[in-house]
Amino acid sequence: MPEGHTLHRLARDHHAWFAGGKVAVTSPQGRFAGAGRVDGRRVAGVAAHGKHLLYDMGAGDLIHVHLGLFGRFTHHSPPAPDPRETVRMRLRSAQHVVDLVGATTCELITPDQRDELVGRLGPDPIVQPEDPGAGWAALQRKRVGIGRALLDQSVLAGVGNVYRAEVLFVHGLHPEVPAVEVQRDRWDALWSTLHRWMAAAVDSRRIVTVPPEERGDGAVDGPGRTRYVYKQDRCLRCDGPIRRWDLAGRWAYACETCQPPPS
DNA sequence: TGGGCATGCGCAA
DNA sequence: TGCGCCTGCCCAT
Repeated sequence: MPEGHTLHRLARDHHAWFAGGKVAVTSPQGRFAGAGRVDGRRVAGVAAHGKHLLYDMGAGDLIHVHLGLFGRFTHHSPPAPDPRETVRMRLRSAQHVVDLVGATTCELITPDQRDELVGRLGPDPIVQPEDPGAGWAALQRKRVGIGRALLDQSVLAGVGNVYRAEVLFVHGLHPEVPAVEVQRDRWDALWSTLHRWMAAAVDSRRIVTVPPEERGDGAVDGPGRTRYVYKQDRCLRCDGPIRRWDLAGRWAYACETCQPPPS
């Protein structure tokens, strides 16, 4: 379930589990060709940038993982079971074993390639809460709706379909409002919301955008509604219908009463 | 058993 | 703009 908070949580956990120690790196499936090269190395550190995960394996080698839509890690405490045939990469230390399946990318890259990758990405609201300006500058060059711009990782890094739908609802913006028509103060507010939600989700591992007082059951961690529009039928605020439509290949969600479409 | 679906992205036209 | 790819899970048959 990979939006940016998932990757930052993985980076935190994997750094805690593996950094500073030697790690066995294997590819049971065989499709991570670089595994043998870094097998047995000491892990210098693990970091996330947007939806990308980077393991510094020293000696100018980094493992670059991008989960795509289906990728996921599973964690085992030794003794770990034999890996499934689909495990692209297994990392193993004395205390921890993680298996990666389904990732779009799992490869070795150099520090230069890492810098190029990070350079292509916009600012990450989780790690740069005080800097909405860079994202704003990129937004001014986009001739698309704000909904498409939010999924453009060169504008800002880490937002996926759920946060897009939810943050546009909270700020009353229809996804098809042209990006260049979004006022700066609104952008800054949107950025602040994204930071608050995503930083909290790094800890909780859950995307929750509806505060307890609006959730219906009043419980901080109760089973009540956790999203305003994403995969919802009725608007939590006005009870109007939630519209779902294909926006450039991804589902968009909006309450067109609370988020008036552009004229 | 098979189809559809999912919080993503790169590429060919 | 549409398609292909990566995998697991759930539901209908």
